[in-house]
Amino acid sequence: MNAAMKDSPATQGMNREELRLAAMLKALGNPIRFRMMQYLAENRMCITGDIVAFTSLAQSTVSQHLKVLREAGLIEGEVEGPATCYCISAEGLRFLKSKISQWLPGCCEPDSDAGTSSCC
Amino acid sequence: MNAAMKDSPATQGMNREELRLAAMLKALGNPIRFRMMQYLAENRMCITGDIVAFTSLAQSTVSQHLKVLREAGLIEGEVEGPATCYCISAEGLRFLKSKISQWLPGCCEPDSDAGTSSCC
DNA sequence: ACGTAAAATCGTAATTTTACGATAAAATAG
DNA sequence: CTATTTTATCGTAAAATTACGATTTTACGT
Repeated sequence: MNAAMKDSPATQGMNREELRLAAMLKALGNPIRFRMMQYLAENRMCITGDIVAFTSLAQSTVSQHLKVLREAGLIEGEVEGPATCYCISAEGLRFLKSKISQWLPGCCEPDSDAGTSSCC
Repeated sequence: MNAAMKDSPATQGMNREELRLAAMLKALGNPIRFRMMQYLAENRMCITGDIVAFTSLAQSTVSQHLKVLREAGLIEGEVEGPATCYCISAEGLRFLKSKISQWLPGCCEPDSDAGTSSCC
């Protein structure tokens, strides 16, 4: 599936916001990208090279992962001389947290019998 | 990556809860599984066959997707006669929402200049 | 025990993702 | 202008995911 999460049998009937949320979840579903986000959050901002050193992956691979995160709206990059400076997208992260907190309302109530909740 | 999200270069340095969160995000990163969750939430509970009809995928494919969601702790299945009845895991969803809301604290503040936030 | 219904698992093909090296592009320094 | 530094993009191989049909398992009627 492309980062744009274009229309397909799987995405039929999803509105724009749901599609964006799904794209974010897909981007974060990769543990390397998940950790990149954490690293970026801890360091506030950094350039590609910092993340390459952190992950010990090839530079081209890191660049691809950064692209996925960027296209999902989770990070923002800004050319800073020859380098590119990345940081968490506050708007994106707010969107993610907001949508997740509202997602599937009324499904989080603890079951009467704690532990193994019987659904039937 | 397996549903168990076993240790690998990518998951080094992640604790158990982070691994569980990452596994959930990975499971939800697939738009079909994302929609299955929504369908399940709307219908409160249903059997595999209902979801097969909803998705118009092969029964074996749906069964695989359900397994991924189950192993991520997002749904629960219970044998009910010859069928299996599935429902959202309240505990799992609570875990997801809780962890996401706490994730990367301090990264959601709106930037001084709304819109294009400059990170450098 | 036999047949039916529903779901899980198996084996495998098609697609997608991930990763890498090589190359190209952009900015700066000399 | 040339060399250097940093990153992005391209082409491609390896790995993982997704999907399907066929088979097996499980539970229930008769």
